[in-house]
Amino acid sequence: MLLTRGNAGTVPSVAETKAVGRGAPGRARTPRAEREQQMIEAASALFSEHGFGGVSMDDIAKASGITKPMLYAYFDSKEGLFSACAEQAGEELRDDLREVSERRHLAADQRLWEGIDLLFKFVEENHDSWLLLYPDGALAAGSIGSGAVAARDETVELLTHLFKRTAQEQGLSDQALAHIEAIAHTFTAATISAASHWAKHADEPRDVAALRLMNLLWMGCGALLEGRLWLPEAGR
Amino acid sequence: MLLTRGNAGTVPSVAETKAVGRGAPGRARTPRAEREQQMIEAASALFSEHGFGGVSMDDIAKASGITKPMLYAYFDSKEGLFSACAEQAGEELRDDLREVSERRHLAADQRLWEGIDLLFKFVEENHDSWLLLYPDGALAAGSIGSGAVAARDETVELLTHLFKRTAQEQGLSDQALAHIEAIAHTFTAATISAASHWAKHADEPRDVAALRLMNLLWMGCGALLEGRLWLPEAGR
Amino acid sequence: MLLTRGNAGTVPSVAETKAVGRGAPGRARTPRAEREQQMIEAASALFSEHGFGGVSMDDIAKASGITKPMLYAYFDSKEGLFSACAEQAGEELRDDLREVSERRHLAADQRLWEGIDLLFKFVEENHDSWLLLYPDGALAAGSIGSGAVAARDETVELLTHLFKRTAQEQGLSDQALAHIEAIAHTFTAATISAASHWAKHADEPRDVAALRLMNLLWMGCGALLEGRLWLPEAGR
Amino acid sequence: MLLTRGNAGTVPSVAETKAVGRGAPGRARTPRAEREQQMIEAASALFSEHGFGGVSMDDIAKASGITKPMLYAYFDSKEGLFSACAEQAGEELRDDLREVSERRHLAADQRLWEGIDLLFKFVEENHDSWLLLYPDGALAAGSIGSGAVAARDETVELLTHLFKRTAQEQGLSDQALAHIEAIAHTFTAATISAASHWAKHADEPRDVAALRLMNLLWMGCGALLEGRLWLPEAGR
DNA sequence: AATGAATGAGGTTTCATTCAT
DNA sequence: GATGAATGAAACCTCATTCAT
Repeated sequence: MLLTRGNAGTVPSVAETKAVGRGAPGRARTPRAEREQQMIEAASALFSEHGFGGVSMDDIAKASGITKPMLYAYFDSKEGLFSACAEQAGEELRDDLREVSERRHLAADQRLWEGIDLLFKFVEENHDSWLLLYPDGALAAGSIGSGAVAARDETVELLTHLFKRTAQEQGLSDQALAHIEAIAHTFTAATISAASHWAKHADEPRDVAALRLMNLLWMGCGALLEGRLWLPEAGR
Repeated sequence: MLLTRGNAGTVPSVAETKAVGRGAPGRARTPRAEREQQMIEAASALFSEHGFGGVSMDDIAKASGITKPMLYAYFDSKEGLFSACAEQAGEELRDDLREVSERRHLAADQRLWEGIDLLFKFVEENHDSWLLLYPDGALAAGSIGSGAVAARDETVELLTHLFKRTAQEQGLSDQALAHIEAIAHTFTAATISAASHWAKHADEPRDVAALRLMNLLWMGCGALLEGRLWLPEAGR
Repeated sequence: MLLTRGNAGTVPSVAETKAVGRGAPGRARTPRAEREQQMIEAASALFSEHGFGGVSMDDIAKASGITKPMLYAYFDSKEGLFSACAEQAGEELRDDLREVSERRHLAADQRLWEGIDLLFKFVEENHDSWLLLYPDGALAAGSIGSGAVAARDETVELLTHLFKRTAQEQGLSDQALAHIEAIAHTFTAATISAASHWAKHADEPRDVAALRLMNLLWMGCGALLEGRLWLPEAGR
Repeated sequence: MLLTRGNAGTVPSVAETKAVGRGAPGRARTPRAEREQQMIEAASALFSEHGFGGVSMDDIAKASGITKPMLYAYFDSKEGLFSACAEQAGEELRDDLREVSERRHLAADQRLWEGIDLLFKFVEENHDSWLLLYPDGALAAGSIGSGAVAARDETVELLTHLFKRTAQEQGLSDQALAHIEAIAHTFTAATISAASHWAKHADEPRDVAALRLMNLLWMGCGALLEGRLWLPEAGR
């Protein structure tokens, strides 16, 4: 779907002898880990740019220089391959988020800020990986097969967890505590959306965007923390 | 093919019974508007449940009891059909949002609340339509062709507009005003996500979810309004 | 296929009320001949530009402002309609050719010249009609259904006839006479091709192209006439 | 679709017998070149008989006993496949024509004759290939996609070239030289038409038809060569 | 006489997946 | 372990043609 068209059958030529021929007639016999990495890299690049549905296994095979049967041998299915890509894409981010969540000595606001800062930095430095996980800032994209959402969801969960910890340690009112789960979810959505938006229309320094988000979230929390509450007027 | 061309009705040949007696003896000759509605309804139901990519024109034809050529005659393409569905799905919501945005006599907080309340009500009463527009809470799902995003985007724009108006009339600090656009975008994402989340895990009354969101947003605004600002500590 | 796409079903509008509404509620009731002409004109224009296969009955209906069932009522089939167009396209040309063929008082060369001149003039003045009959200078275009070739073939026959008459009256040698049919056919092909070629790359005055063709044909004849004959050398 | 996606080979389900035992127990795993040839042969036969538009990829798949995806894997598109057929169809003829064009030691008339002879022989021996290239003696058939005309046009060009060479070396008058291009084109049309006509109504030996054409062309040239010129009478 | 609505059949193309070697 | 060859299934879309009004 991507690059096809144009190499018809008119000129069979020598055809397709990639970077093989190493003296011995037998094929490369590359160790598993290495092959796997080749595939994931090629696939990730394509998935990032064109989305899950916009890439065919043929495209990936061509781009990675590895044949389709190999792709299936290693990853079972297109979804499996995407899963592996997603897994790898956010690995570092997830590790870092996990770690931040557990830094007990940090003040709640500092921890929240570190998490947000972390995420924006990740988006900046790993734009491709980010796009792979959240194309168009979507929290979830229906088009992806059930098995493949794991990695994405884990990031969501970690963020949510971070927000929850922050809120809890902050000593929210009982009223507010009851809502933690939902609040965390909403904050997560806001965060992902803000990060994606910044990445797409990067017209301001990263810090500014990150700090603005921090303020929105923190102030929202802060108010609730202090027990202030907005309520609709009676008439309504 | 191979010589077939042109002998359509002349030689009835074999097999002439098939889609003839189907329960009702003949559903033909329905006026355009009505058929259109039938198609949109069938298509919307399917799109809501399976997403754009998960439904084929054949599926829709089968479900609506109308043949594919009719679908194309009325909507030109799958995207066109989806557009029409999306158009119709949020029509009422968009009208209402537009109207709320313009209610000049309302206090800012009241207006914001009305908008949020409106949206949650819509999600409750038109779950299918909502899913059609925001499958899984996605802000945008890359898989949809360019022409079809109009209706969805219009809702986003209207929400954003509502937030912007609210913020502006509130007299935000200059600092904050500069960020309005981005803040509105983030709020929109939070709102859509919160609404979708509530719809999916409806374990609490609608008002509670809506009010919680209102508070998060309003408090965030409020703090900024008063010029309070969170800043990271020096060291970092 | 031609103009479609873009008038989807979103805005049903008042729709398609062409130039009807004449006070009385009943439709136009245009006399048969007139309607027929409307159809043929619209169809011819399209066929000329896009070829038989490049035009759909829908296109024609849209362009002529007459509904498809009418097209079928008048012409039975797409082929029938094309036939009618072809018939009309070359009517004048055929009449003229017929007349030239019968001008007994003319010298053979003059008659030939008049025929050729006639044809080039026709091509110049009725480019569309010519293209309808001989797209790309083809003697016959396989894509056209069997029933539709009549009009085109008639032109070929008339031209062939003209050449035959010319040859016969010229008093060709017996040897040559035996070949008349084939010669005429070849001349016809040369003529049609030359005319089309000139029409497409009109980089010289019409007379020049016509005269060149005349010379090629006449000189070829002339030599045979005088009994001169080229024969391969023995060895071959 | 609708959930179908993804269960390809896991559940063999019903119907698993079909294209299995077909005479030969398994035609699979044929090397590329051979398969390619199979396809081209089957396709050529069909294209020859029914024309480009009269054959569907399904027809070809069925006739060649190879599935459609293979056709596309090897030739990219229907046009690509036709191109390959056309390419192969006239390969030998084109080579021969090229060679004849360059035989410097030959007298002009001998060269012309060899070319014509060659072509008629080709038409006789490869009737199918000829029909593929020139269905109904057409110089060009609009119905063929742009990319596919190459092979056909090359033959035309080679013939034209042959005529041009012949004319130039013959020392035509300046007047005539100016017309070479157009003359060559007309001669080409005459030649193709004559060959096709002979092939269709083969009621005379090949040599006779070829020789007649040779004479027509050569005599036409000859006259011009000697400066003789036909001009319409004054009165016009 | 005229039309809007309707359709069966087929077209090209693409994809995820798996044999047979 | 690795591959070229192969495929069933389905996708979107279009067309010539006709029925019911």
